[in-house]
Order: sequence, then C-alpha cells, then structure tokens
Amino acid sequence: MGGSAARRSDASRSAILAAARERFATDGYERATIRAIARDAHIDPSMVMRYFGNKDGLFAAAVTLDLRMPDLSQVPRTEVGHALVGHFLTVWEENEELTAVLRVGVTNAAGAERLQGIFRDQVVPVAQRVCPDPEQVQTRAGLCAAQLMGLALTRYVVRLPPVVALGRPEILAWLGPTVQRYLTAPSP
Amino acid sequence: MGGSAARRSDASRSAILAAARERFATDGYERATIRAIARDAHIDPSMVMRYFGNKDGLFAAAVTLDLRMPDLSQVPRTEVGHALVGHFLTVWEENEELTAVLRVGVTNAAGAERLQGIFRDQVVPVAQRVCPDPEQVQTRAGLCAAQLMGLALTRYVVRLPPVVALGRPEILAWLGPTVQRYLTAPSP
DNA sequence: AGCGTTGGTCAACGCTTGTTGGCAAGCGTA
DNA sequence: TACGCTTGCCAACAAGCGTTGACCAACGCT
Repeated sequence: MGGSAARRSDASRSAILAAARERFATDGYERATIRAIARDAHIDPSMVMRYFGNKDGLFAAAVTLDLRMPDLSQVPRTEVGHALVGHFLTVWEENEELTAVLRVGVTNAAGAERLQGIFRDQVVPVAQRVCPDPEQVQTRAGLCAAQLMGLALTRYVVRLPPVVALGRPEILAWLGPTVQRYLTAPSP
Repeated sequence: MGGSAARRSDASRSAILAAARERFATDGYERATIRAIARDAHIDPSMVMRYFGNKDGLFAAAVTLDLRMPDLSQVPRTEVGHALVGHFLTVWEENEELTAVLRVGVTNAAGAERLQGIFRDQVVPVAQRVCPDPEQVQTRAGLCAAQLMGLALTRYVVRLPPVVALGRPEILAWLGPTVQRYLTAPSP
C-alpha cells in the first residue's frame, strides 16, 4: 500500500500529468477535456479516470504549485521589491503551471480557492518576514499580489502588446519600486 | 428596416441581454450556456438564436464595454493617478460587464482580443492626453492596465480576502501614487 | 375577412462531454 | 502451468451542449 515501489504505469501517469498541465495552461478548465489530455498522452481516456478518479482529481494532481519563494530576510531591505518582482518573472517564464492555475482560478470556483491557498500559504508568510506588523502584512501582501498577478494577466494571458513588449529590466525598474512601497513604505 | 421603431420583442431582447450579462460575468464563456441564459430570461433557447445568431453573437451584443473614461486633461496633473483609480473603482462596482469581459478574456481567444481592443481604443487615448510622449504612452498605459486589472482580478474574481477587505479610500491611497508614477514619472 | 409578418413554443438533430464496466494481454509468483 | 494483479483498450452510457426547423398564435394591414 505504501506505494514506494516503482509501478509499471509510472510512465503513463507522468505522461498524463504533463499533458494535463499543458492543456489546463492553454485552454483553461472547461475546454481542457479529458479526452484531449488522454490523446496527448497517447492513452485511453478511461485510464485517466482510473488513475485520478475524476477531472477534479486530475487537476489537483497535475497542478501543484510551488512558488519557491526566496527568503527575503537575506535581501537588503531596500531591494526586496526588486528581488520579488525578479523572482516572480523567473518563475512565471519557466513554469507553465502558473498560467494554468491563473486561467483555472478565473473560471473555476475550486481554482479560485487554490489561488487563495497559494496566496495564504506561500505569499503571506514571506511578506511577514519583511513587514512584521501583523496588522498590515495581509494588506501589503494583497497589494503585491494585485500588482504581480496583474502583470501576469496582461503579459501572459491577455497579452496586451505593450506589456508583452516590455523587457525584464524595464519591468524590474517600473514594478520593483511599486512592490517595494507596498511592502515597506509607511501606511498612507 | 431602419429599426428605429420599437418592436414588440424589445422586452424579450433586453431580458436575454441582461441574463446573458449576468451569466457571462459569473460563469465565464463556456459555462454560461444558452439554455441557462434563456431559462433566466423565461424564454425559449431558440429565441436566443433567432435574435443573436449564435453564442458569439450573443456575447458580442451583451457585452459592449464602455469604460466612460474621464477627460484627464481637466484634472490637475498631480492627481491623475488618484482620479483614474477612483474612476475604475466606480465603474467596476456598478457594472458587472467588466467582470464578464475579464472572465471571458482569460478563457476565450475572442475575449482576449476584445480586452486588447478596449485597451487600445479607450485606455491608450486617455493616457495620451496626460503623457504626450508617443514613444512611451503605450508602455505607461500598459503598466496602468496591469495594476488596475490586477486589482480587479484579485478583488472581484479571485477574491483574495485582504484585497476584498480594502475600502475605497485605502485603495485610492495605495494605488493612486502607483498609477500616478506610471503615467507621469520620468522613465526609470 | 384574408393576408403576411412577427413573437414564441416544441421537439429533435448531431455532437461532445465526463464517466463506467467489461474484456483482453502482460507480468510475477507459486 | 495456473493464478491473481496490473495495465490497457473498447464500447457504451446518460447528460448536456449549440443549433435547426416545423408549427402555432397574435398582430397590423388592406
């Protein structure tokens, strides 16, 4: 029962998960059909059901999001904004699961809850390190999330041309001070 | 043919459009079914087809988005950020079509194009009034869009609790200076 | 009265969806 | 060889989808 032993089906499982990640990222929850995912993985749709129960289970298994948040207490206090924007930019561009969870979070109630969980468990704790006032850390983290998710939305999902055209240094120069202010400036 | 005369079916038409707006806003494009919209409007699904051709036509007719952008050249130059954030906040809260177009813009390719069109035709021209450098106006408008759509996304769609909890004055105080900087500060 | 136009209902079409159960082939062990 | 478990494919199900066309009732006109 432990499941530590390698099963013969592990190749199929991971093929399904990879295909699911890609489909969810590009199509969103509703249009990412089990049949299409199975076709991408060169396997029968019924196998997807047997391995993951149902479509919700597949989504839960495929999209497990780790932002790999850095330890901001190691960064000079005047550069946390710059560091945070840079980290998000890197993670977004090398990890399509973020687009998946954002797309699904907008269409699906369960997806929205997952986004809330990521915010609560991964973003807020990091903000707590740099802004110790427990009264304000939630608000400040929320403001950062609004700015960073807005960037992701306009750049990777909606693809507003001017935002797509921005280079990494320009984004850092524009958004770094904003996030810095949201995290460390005195409350207005 | 002109269509100026009031038709007997106008009540049904507008009932369908109202129901469609609400469904698209809460469910997104795929899950907002014609059958559900027709049920809400107390009418037969086939009438929706007759009036609007197909689902795309219904969406186009239901979600016509006018941001009613203010003339920022009338506002003191140091307060355009504050004014813009306040305007967006007002429009978002009294108009569910914005949530609809955002939700659909994330899932549907046609919806994304519509968002790009709104940005191009309604947001950029206003930014042009306050930031006359034609080289930068696109970029600056894009940055504002990223911040404002990020707010809308986290507040009205994903509903991150700390962002939902923010009051209007706090949002103005936090985001006003950001948008102000994106519009008027010297390029970093 | 008779007419065409309009507003509306009903039943069905073809298709896709998530999901299920049965059955065949491969494997390790006894 | 025979057994039991795993892996996989196939065919089918019920439900829902967008969409279509036939049919009916009410209206406005001449």
